This record gives sequence, C-alpha cells and structure tokens, in this order.
Amino acid sequence: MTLTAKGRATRDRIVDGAATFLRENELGDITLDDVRAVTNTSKSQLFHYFPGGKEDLLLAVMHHEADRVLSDQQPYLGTLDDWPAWNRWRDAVIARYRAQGAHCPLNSLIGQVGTTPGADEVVRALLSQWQGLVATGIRSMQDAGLMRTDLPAERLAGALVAGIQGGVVIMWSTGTTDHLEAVLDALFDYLRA
Amino acid sequence: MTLTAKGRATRDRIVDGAATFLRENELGDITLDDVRAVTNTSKSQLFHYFPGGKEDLLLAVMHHEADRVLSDQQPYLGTLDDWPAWNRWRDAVIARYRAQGAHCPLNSLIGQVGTTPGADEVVRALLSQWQGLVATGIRSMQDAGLMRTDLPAERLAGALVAGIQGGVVIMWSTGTTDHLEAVLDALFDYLRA
DNA sequence: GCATTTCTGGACTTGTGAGTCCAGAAATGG
DNA sequence: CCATTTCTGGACTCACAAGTCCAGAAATGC
Repeated sequence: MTLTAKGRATRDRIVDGAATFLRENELGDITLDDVRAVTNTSKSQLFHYFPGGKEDLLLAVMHHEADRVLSDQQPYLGTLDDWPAWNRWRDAVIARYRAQGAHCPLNSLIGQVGTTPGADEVVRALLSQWQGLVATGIRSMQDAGLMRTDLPAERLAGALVAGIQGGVVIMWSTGTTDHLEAVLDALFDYLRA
Repeated sequence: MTLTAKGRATRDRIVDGAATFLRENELGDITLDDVRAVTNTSKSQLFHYFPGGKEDLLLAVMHHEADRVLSDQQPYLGTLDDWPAWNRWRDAVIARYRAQGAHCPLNSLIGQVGTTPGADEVVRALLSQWQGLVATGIRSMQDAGLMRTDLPAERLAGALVAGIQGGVVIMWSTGTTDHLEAVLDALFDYLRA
C-alpha cells in the first residue's frame, strides 16, 4: 500500500487520535466509532488504512505508545553514567507515571489486542530494549567503579525493569507512586552497596 | 436475598466454573453464554444470583481469585520467621506463577470490570493484605536479628510486593520467570545485607 | 398438605459495534 | 489533460451478547 502525503497525514491522525483518546479516557475500551468521532474520519478510511480492522489499528497504536514509554525517559535513560544521572532518571520515571495517573494506555491495549500474536511481541520488544538501555548504564557505572561489580548487569537491569513495572501496575489501583518509589529506592541502594 | 442450600450450591458452581474457565482460556474475555455452557445453567439463573448482571458476577469471581492468590502462598507466607522459610516462600511464589503460565485471571477480570468501583477495591485490599503479611515477616526477622533493621518493614514489604507484581506482569509477555527471579533475588540479597 | 418462596429453562428483545460496499471526489503521473 | 490510482462519505448488513420475561418445577415452612 503506497501512501500519498495526504494519506500518510490521515493515517497518522487516526493513530494519534486513538492514542490520545485512550490516554484521556479511563474507560478501558475503545470502539471504531470513538476513533471515527475523534479523528473526523469515516469507516471506510479506517479500513482503508488498516485493512485488518480494529486489531490492525490498535496494534499500530500499541507501537506508537510503546515508543512513547522509552522516549519519555530520554535523555536520562541514554546517559546513565554517574549517580546524579541515575537519580534524574529515577525522578523522571516517577514524574512520568505520576502525570499519567492511574491509567495506562498500553495496558488497555493489551487487554484488547490480547491474543493477537503481534501484541505481546510489541511488549516484549519494548521490555528488552528498555532492559538493554538500563544494562548499558549499569555496565558503564561498573566500569567507572561506581557500582558493585559482583553481579551481572543484564540481570540487575531485569530486576529494575520488573520493579518499575510492578510499581506502575500497583499504581493503577492505589493511585500513588509509593510502591514504585519504594522498589526503586531499594534497588538503587542495593546497586550502590 | 436468602439462599437455600441448593441455591448456594448453584451460586458457587457458577463462580467456580467462571473462574476455572478464565484460568484455562488464554482468551481474555468471557461471555455469559460461556458461563452458562460451562456451569450448566440458564440465563435466568445467572441473573437470579447476580442481579447486577455480568459485572456483578465477575466481581464475585474477582473476590474468589483474589483469595486464591494469598491462599496459594500459604502456609509459607504466614510463617516468614527464618531464612529457610523465606526461601520456601520464594520458591512457592515462583512455582505458582510458573504453573499458572502466561495468563492471569485477575488481569483479565480487571480488564473487564475496569471502571467498576468495586474492582480496584478488591485489588487494593489484596495488595494491602499481602504487603501486611510480608511486613509482619520482615519485622519478626528484624526482631530476631536476622534482617537489617535500618529500614522500615512496611516500605520494604511494599518494594517486595511491587517486585513480584512486576515480575509476574513481565511473565505475561515473555513466558519466563526470569525477571521475577531476578527481582526477588536482588531484594532478598538487599534484605540480607 | 397447602401456601409461599425460591429456583430453573429457554425463548425473546434490544442495542451495539465490526466489517462491507459502492459511488464519487481528489490527487498523481505521463 | 486524461487515465489511473488513491482517498473519502456514509448507508447498510450481520452477528453476537446482555438483559428481560414468564411459566412451571422444586423446595420450604407452618
């Protein structure tokens, strides 16, 4: 499918609109009519740009949101080479999720694309990229003698990502970042030791 | 609504059946017809026992599953008073989630009951009970001089629960307990220090 | 054993939302 | 400028699933 400039713009408008809608509505589900309404498009346009229908569209939105997760942590996540940088990253993560509130677009999406093979692949890719960036940061700290070297960076990065993930999930129901902060503090302290 | 013995049995059969269905089907959603089929009941029975309809029923299933989460960790979770006990608990948690596979009934339920006020309350209650039990374990370890005493038990317990939660969430997409094990090992090690 | 309540079966209504279709407008390229 | 492709609007079909309703069976209690 070759898109003209206009076509690309419309397609982007659809994905952006759907993503925004999901971010602004606590309501976990979204219908094609919602997307239509919020993006000023018609049914045929939706199916023109996403032949696979709803699933296809939501998968595109997932990619879009997955990218946001990492870009929202930049530039901190990319330059974890001394302790102040780590602390800035920590604060950015907490601030990002606090701002997002007790609502996660990606989770809503997983609930709806659920069984689709592409869905968990997007999440898997996101996690592994995330973990990779953290691991790189850990290694550079270890090389500089600023972090304990008796543990594999990749595994520590996995623990950190899991901790953040858990803190965020808990925030969905508690509404506070307490758990997120607790687990980050504990793990940072552990790395410092 | 007063239930006869027969009535209570039917009601239980419905909740049990729905819970089992959710546990056995990767598919995230469930319809009343699914419940009907798997429990040998009729529409009118479903609405007789759950006047609020589907939401009402799913909320009951949520309670049911939330109870399981904690009871599956017993008796270990209730007797965290020396390191071997903590390790047994750790193994039980990992084994439980490994057995459950990349699928979490509670998550499917949250996706479907979503906005209902009762839903996140169930989750919140579960988390706070869980955290409380862990905190009790930590305090008894601290009192016995087996765990560092320079940190508040409640907050450490929060970090642990968040870590487990995150590990489990990640398992949904990766299928492995690697992250769960990594974060548990890190935090245990941290507590030991 | 009779009246009353609880329980059960299943047909029916209704709303909703995904996906189809086609006719026509706008852009593109030679 | 003309042929061809891409883009758009909206009416339509169709399936599915929630919830309603009522008549009759089974249990309960006095």
